[in-house]
Amino acid sequence: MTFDENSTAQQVFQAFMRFRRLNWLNWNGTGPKPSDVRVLFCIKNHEGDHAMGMKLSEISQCLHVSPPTMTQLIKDLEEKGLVRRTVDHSDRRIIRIRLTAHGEKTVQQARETVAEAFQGLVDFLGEEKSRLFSSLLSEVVEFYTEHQTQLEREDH
Amino acid sequence: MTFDENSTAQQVFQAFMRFRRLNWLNWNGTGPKPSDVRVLFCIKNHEGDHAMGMKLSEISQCLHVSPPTMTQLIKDLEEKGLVRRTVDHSDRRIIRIRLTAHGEKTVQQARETVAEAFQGLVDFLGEEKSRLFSSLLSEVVEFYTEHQTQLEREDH
DNA sequence: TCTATATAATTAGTTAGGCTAACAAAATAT
DNA sequence: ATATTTTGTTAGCCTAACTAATTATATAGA
Repeated sequence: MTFDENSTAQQVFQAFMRFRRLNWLNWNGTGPKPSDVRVLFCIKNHEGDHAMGMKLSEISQCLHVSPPTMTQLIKDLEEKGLVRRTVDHSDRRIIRIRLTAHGEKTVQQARETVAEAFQGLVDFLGEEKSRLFSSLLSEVVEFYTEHQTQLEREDH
Repeated sequence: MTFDENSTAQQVFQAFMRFRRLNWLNWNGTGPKPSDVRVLFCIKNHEGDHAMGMKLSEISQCLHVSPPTMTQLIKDLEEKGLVRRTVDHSDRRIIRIRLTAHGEKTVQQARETVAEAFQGLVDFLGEEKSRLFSSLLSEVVEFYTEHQTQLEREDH
């Protein structure tokens, strides 16, 4: 079988295996968790077009997680004082999420940390390879997005 | 800040964000879990140089997880009849792990599934790009391996 | 030979990061 | 007015790890 013979597919697979355990958000085990950071980034990045704050469901879609997952994440961030929840004026079902001042500061710090780390990677790889890598990775994502296996959970 | 200005670092970061949720082992929610598959592959790949079976700790090192984690994984696989545990003759502390016939068959099937999926990816990207991608990904892993942040857990 | 130290694996408890099913409240459609 | 849809929540569950402490065994040192 070609998978055994140091084929390209096998090489890519091995590269994936090595990649999967990387702590690429540079989390040190304290402070905002990686998932916190992703939520905060998402909110921050959409402040321009969501003056009233993003809907909870919009954030869940943005990060490709389910609404209940996002409910829990936002609850935790609210308890930490990083976000504020408000009910939308025109539709009381909708919960809008905004950063607090503390959240703004946390995002800023996280951004600097992440920017620094990724700049380090770009410096290591070089500009050209980094762009190439990013582009290839996007193609990989494209492939899997089109071929993603649907989870079949066992009946309960 | 350059991270905001569609810089290369930001592009790589965004590519990572999109990549992280991919189900690249093509798990459909039933059958051996992704972690099971990785353990089985590890055992299978080392059968040549570990006639008596790999030590539990060797598998944990191979997959970069802690021994207690591997203890639990092996326990589960043993219960499922996929592996067999034996005490080493020359050192009774050592537990050696081998595939059962059922485990062999499961590995074979998993390999075929994974091989097919990765071949699909290689076909999609093309041979040259796939090799390039694999090589770049290995460089990325190299970077992070050298710059990995150590987790600082809070004192209990 | 005996004691101290090191090693390999295990147990228990915990955390991070998800998911689904069911439900409640609100909005919209009929 | 009732039925249906939408938005978010709650509860329970799963996967995939980690650490601290412990036990059994092997090795080192006196």
